[in-house]
Amino acid sequence: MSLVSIMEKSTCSCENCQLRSLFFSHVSMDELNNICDIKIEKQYSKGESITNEGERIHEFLYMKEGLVKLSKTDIDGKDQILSFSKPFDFVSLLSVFSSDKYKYSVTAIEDTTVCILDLEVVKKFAQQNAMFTMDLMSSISEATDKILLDNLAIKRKHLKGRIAHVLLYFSDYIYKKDEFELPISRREIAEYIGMTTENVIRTLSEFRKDNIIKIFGKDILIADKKRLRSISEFG
Amino acid sequence: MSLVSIMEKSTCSCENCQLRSLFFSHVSMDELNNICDIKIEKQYSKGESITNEGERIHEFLYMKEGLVKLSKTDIDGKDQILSFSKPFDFVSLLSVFSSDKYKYSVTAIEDTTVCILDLEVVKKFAQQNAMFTMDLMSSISEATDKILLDNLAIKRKHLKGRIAHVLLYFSDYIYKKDEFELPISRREIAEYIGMTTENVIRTLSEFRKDNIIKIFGKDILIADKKRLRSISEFG
DNA sequence: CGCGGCTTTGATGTTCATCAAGTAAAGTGG
DNA sequence: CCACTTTACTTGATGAACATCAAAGCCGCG
Repeated sequence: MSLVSIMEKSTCSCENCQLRSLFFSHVSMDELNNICDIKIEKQYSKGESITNEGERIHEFLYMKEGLVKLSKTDIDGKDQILSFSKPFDFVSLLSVFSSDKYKYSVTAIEDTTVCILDLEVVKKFAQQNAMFTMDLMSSISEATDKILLDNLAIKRKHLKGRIAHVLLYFSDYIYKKDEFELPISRREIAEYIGMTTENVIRTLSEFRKDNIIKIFGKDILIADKKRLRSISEFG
Repeated sequence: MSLVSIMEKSTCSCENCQLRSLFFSHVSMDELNNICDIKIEKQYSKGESITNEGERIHEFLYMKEGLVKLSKTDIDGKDQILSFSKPFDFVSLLSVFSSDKYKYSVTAIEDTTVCILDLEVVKKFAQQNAMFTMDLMSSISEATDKILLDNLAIKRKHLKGRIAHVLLYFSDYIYKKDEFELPISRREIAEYIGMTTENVIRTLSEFRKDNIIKIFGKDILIADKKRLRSISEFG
């Protein structure tokens, strides 16, 4: 939070970047080097804001490492969390080709590295390289589809099912472990699932009493995943 | 519902089609004629299914006229409605470039005309025409963004606000009239806003008793739009 | 005509938000 | 570094919002 972000021109290492397959798979090495030259890598510490709802979009950016949340603030100042994203579920592109302003805020919930390209340059490039544009489109389409599906899944569940869903999301999808540190507060869980903070806490406590999970502050251990799954699917 | 769908090779009239601007604005007249030649127009009567969740995607399709719903059936057989779409908010493309199977079902809720192109042909075309692909991407991005925003808006409202939201949606956005025939059943409203059919009906009755709307079966007249707006925004 | 689906209303109970109050943890300024 | 302030977390009590169950009327359709 208090750490100063570090911005630096990266040494060009794009050709080995895992993200190449994301939408640079049909970009030649020459072209990639051109892109690489103008690329900036930027670090954000946990809690830092990456883009803000309403701000003008000047840059094309995608996550190299870390974890972020997508959120939107309503008139009363209350936040709603739309989704969480890790690299490959990149996300800051959401409005890039349909709006000139960000429709959502993106905030790091773990230390995050982002690659930044000038939007105009990328657009110009996209106009000349249809394969790149198609790969881009696939990625955007896949990412938003994931968000839509997730929101639908949450919508049809009750409080307990939603909490179970969130725990399984972080356990199965993000950390791939049964023990992990929750990267978000109880309030943020509430903002994500559309319930109150108090009820999020109550439900977590209930799961603890039923020996489904163990809680040490932000550290969560899933003790009975089978049961958690059945709660998530609702029964 | 019981009407037989009519499928016919259209006479080529694409050059005057209102939808040209959608993603054919950067397509030359020659290319457009090529597309036009392989295009099929298909009519669906109210209630007919256009695409089915889980089915393989063979075609690229977009709405020329009408109104459809996007929905998904969960394990218990319960439907959830994701959104409604009219031409320009086209929608069947949602999964087209990120999956080989439809993730949602599309059903006509008014008589609907759809233009159908072979997906492989469109993909090949997209690979050669980056501007077309970019226009396509903008359209997809805009359409899904609209769905996400709408779902977020509904999520933060209570029953009454959600019903008001739906009524205003059809009045302001779809029909641009204060009196209209609801194209969907009470149950479908419930499936859309994530509440029960009974409570949808109760709330509509309440609005009627408070002289906010008049109801004649499926015909709705909005008598006090100001009040409805304030309910939608919640107060 | 009768069946199934849609609509409507009422009664009842569950789920959840709200209010309140207190503890713990974490950031802030002198 | 300590007092101070704020933010996060937790639990309980209460009432409001909503789902569920039940029953009946309506309409279109085979």
